[in-house]
Amino acid sequence: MATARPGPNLSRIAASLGVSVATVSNALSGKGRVSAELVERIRATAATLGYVPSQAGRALRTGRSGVLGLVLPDISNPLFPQIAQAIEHAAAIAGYGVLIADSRGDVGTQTEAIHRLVERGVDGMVIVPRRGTRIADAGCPVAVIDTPSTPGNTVSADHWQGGREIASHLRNLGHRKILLIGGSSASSVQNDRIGGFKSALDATIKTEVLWIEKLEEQDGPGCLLGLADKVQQGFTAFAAVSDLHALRALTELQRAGIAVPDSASVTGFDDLIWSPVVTPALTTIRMDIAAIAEIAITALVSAIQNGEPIKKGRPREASADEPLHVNRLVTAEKSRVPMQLVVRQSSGPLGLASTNLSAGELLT
Amino acid sequence: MATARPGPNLSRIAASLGVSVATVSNALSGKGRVSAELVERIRATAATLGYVPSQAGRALRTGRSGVLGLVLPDISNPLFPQIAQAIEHAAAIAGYGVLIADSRGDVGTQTEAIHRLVERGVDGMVIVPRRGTRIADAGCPVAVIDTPSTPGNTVSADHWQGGREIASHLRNLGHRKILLIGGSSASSVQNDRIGGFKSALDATIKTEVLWIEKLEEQDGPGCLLGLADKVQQGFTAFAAVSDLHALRALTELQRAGIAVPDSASVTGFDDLIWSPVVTPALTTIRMDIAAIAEIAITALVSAIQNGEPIKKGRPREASADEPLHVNRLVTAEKSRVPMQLVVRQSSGPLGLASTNLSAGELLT
DNA sequence: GTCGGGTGATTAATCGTTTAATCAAACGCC
DNA sequence: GGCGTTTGATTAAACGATTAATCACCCGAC
Repeated sequence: MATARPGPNLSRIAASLGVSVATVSNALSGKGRVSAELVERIRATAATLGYVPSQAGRALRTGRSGVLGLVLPDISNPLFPQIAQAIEHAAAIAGYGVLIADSRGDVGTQTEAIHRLVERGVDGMVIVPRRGTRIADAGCPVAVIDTPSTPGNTVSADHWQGGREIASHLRNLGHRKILLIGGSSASSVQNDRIGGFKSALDATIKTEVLWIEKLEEQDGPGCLLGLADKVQQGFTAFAAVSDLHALRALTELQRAGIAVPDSASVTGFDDLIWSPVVTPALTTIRMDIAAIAEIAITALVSAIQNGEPIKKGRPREASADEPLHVNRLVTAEKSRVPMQLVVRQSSGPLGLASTNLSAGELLT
Repeated sequence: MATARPGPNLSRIAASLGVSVATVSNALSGKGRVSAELVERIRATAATLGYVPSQAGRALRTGRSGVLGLVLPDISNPLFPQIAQAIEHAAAIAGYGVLIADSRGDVGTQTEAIHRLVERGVDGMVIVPRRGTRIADAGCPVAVIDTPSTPGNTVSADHWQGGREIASHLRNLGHRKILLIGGSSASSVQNDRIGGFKSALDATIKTEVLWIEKLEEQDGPGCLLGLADKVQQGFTAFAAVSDLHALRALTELQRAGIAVPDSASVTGFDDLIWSPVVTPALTTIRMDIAAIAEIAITALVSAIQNGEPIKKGRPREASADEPLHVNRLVTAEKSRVPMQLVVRQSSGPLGLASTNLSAGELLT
């Protein structure tokens, strides 16, 4: 239902005060010219009647629904809650509602989801794209949150810098042989993180990348990563591009009897919910999702308000010179938000144990 | 914007075919009387013109927005992605969109969030309540997902039965002294799980409940749970009411050098994303969220379609005999969906190691 | 030949809001 | 006092879809 049922509407207020609906509308929106005294009276009766403006009526007239769409690549991504929460909050402050759409990991479904949102009349949408997908024409302003290196990206965390931060951290702790653990080599976010990581290190430090997805193709999902072997080979630090992988590494190492951080350091990315409570608590990198969401929403809203020609009704022929489906990729002034290192217990200096490892390395 | 911009609307189609808008509307909705041949022609031109019905126009006329609200207690809950995904999917199939609202853990915010949804004109809403909150009058059909023991619950997993399942599992493995690990004693879900757990055991099995929230009030967030001591006291199994707590227990035990599952078993609840990939993989209980979502949405949609008197415009006086804010708590035929035990590696038979533990117990 | 019934389409009203255009009255100014 | 301007409010026309009521027409029946 559009509002409360026989819902107090503008005309009810108008009738009860003996004025016209237009005056009531003007008074409540503060737009036209209404005497201060009348504005006050209208406000009061609106309040006592429990007036709630009908979004449907407003949307129909203004051509704006006041709703934004949020398209997510894979809702089961553990980072999603934070993103959704931040977007919802930022949107609510800006006076917008948030309609969710799940791509379910599939690119086709993503296009379909976008279409559903358009059908529902969203004013704009925030898309967290699936692995370098091209965004289908949406016909409305679109803010993309991915990585700064993605063309069309509106705003995102500076994954590259995040990678540098964690690399410096491990370098300063004395680690010289580091295993990077990634999920899928197709993820631009993960590649950015790894790229940044490597860029912060000089030739004296050896790195290797382990792609879990590739490994699981052989050994099946949930297989061991073989980290104990890696320790034998002299790796003293394991830097995962996600806390999920870090957790996997941490438990695997612990199970193998390798003490963390005494014998090996483990770091993650994203500061997911479990990171502070596992033992040892995970050293990780946090993105300022609230800031990202706010920037994205602000850019989106401003694009909606400025850009849109308000859709003047042109009932006759659509003039052929204007494109039917404009896809406005919104840009923001600040497109990369720095990530913040969170040092906890899972990373530590290359200590006494490292001698063992050197020995192990010799054995190999 | 409501649809694509100068958006093809009913009148455009009507004009291009030389018929009336009403006929077009009838043809597309299949309601009035239109000749089969004309229906076909209208369908065709609607397709070629790329017609997308304006939800705003429809909502205004019918009083139905085609949107459901999803109210969550705390969006950062790791279970949220699954719920949101399932609800969104079920709603999409039923032809509804999903508007999210986050309570941010606060009860006041929850009422406020509900109000925002009502303002946006949702046809109904799904609420996952915060710790036994009373649902504020929403003025529209409401489906509640909590626990079967909560009054007003529409549908949910059978947490009690889930507790029984995991208890039997541990009993059959030979465990006789089990520590239950909960987060907050105020959570009805957790209490149901614990209640069910205990109900499946006889007096020969000793249990104790550890509430993390209470512990953290003393020792600060992220503190150790003191599980090594518990092992010393003879506990051989740790059953957490959430995988998050199970993970915390698992890593703490591993860090303390206690092998899982050889020296102690650990089980969780909910089958969260990391459960299959940690080492050892977590034994847990999974709820059939897809089924729950479908039942909730079905019940909600049927309440919307049957119950609502369609809001006949009554522009004059609201008849005093009908309540202004009816809060329809929707009920479903099947209100409790069974949970399913997922046995992995973190739980095992009480083996050789238990003798150590008996010894440890003697020491205490 | 006219009347009744069915068919296929149109007319027109309506949902609630916004907003350009209009209008009446009051006011200032020469 | 007449004229232009400002102020404060009203009128009326949209927005796009739905739907009850109406209408024209054809066909068979009495």
